[in-house]
Amino acid sequence: MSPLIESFVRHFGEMGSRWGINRTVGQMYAYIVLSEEPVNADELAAALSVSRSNVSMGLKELQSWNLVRLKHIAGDRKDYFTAPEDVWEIARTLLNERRKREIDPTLTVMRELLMDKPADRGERYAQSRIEDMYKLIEMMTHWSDEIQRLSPKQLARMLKLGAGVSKLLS
Amino acid sequence: MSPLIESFVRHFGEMGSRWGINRTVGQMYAYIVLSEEPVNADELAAALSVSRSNVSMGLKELQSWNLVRLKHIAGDRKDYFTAPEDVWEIARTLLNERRKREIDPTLTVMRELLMDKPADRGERYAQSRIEDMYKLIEMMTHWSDEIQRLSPKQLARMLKLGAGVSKLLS
DNA sequence: CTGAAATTTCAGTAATTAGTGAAAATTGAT
DNA sequence: ATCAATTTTCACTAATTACTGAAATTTCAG
Repeated sequence: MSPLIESFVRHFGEMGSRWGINRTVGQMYAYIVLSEEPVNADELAAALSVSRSNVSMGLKELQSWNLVRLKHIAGDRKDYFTAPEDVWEIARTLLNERRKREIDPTLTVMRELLMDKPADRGERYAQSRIEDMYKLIEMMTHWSDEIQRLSPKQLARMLKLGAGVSKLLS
Repeated sequence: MSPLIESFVRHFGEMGSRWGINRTVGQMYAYIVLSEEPVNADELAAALSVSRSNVSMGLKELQSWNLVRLKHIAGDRKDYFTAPEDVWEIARTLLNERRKREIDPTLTVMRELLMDKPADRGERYAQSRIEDMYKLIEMMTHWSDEIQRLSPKQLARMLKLGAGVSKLLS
């Protein structure tokens, strides 16, 4: 593996482990993203000095996150994988998957807790805080849904605009 | 601890552990956020059935994230802690701290890698992908900076607007 | 200053999570 | 249908991360 690619892969391994993702899976994905050609499991195992079975589990995880696309190559029985070429798409997928796994269940729990009759002052206060959070999160997710309907160009335009929206809003 | 509060605290413990944060720290913060009155370490240890020393470490971590505020109560030598009452502020702090710890170092690594002369086709491709990511991340962080200059009201207005921006943009 | 109350540190242990190799299951060309 | 290539599973081990209790340190009222 070239030093340039190795540095990047290393860094993403570290980063991954600060999130829920483990080091190896982070490295695997970094490697796949930087590869022009589809990558197979043996190549990953060799490049990252990791067991074949570990790679198999990692690929399963990446697939469950929809971060990777299975590709077959004519005359080769191995499974090959690629990442989407559009980084926006990767970011969008990441957002959506995290939302499905983390935000939605949290909103459900909160909604249920807000249905309960508060038993005392402490619970009344707790509910008011939960409600604040609920509203904030709901707003943000609703907004993120809407935003995804924008074309990449519009998105880029919006991001560049930044605080400029405030002017538009008034 | 009342069942309502306990459910919330439990859930946030689980959630925390999917992020970099460990279960106990997640629970501690949930408990503090839901408490109207400032909370001290002994109360946390008792409420969460966790050792006093573990609480001490957890509080240190929450302080390093700027998520809690130390508060002294007259005639009491203990340290008391609160969370900001504004959930927006909590969200903002979280964003900024994650950025400082994860995004900024990543951008630095990427910037360095983009300076290197590519040695071959593979490196040239890798650099082009790194550049794409770099631009995307830079755009998003720049936008998030700008957005923080908006007042809570403007922010809420923008979030409600959602995809409506596209109309404004054209 | 003194010393009791409070907090922090840290070495040791417990719990959790990650990784491996061997074996089982699946796949697909012949 | 067969069988070699490939992928997956899983029990076990390794590595990492979290937690505890005892001891050290800090804090502050008197």
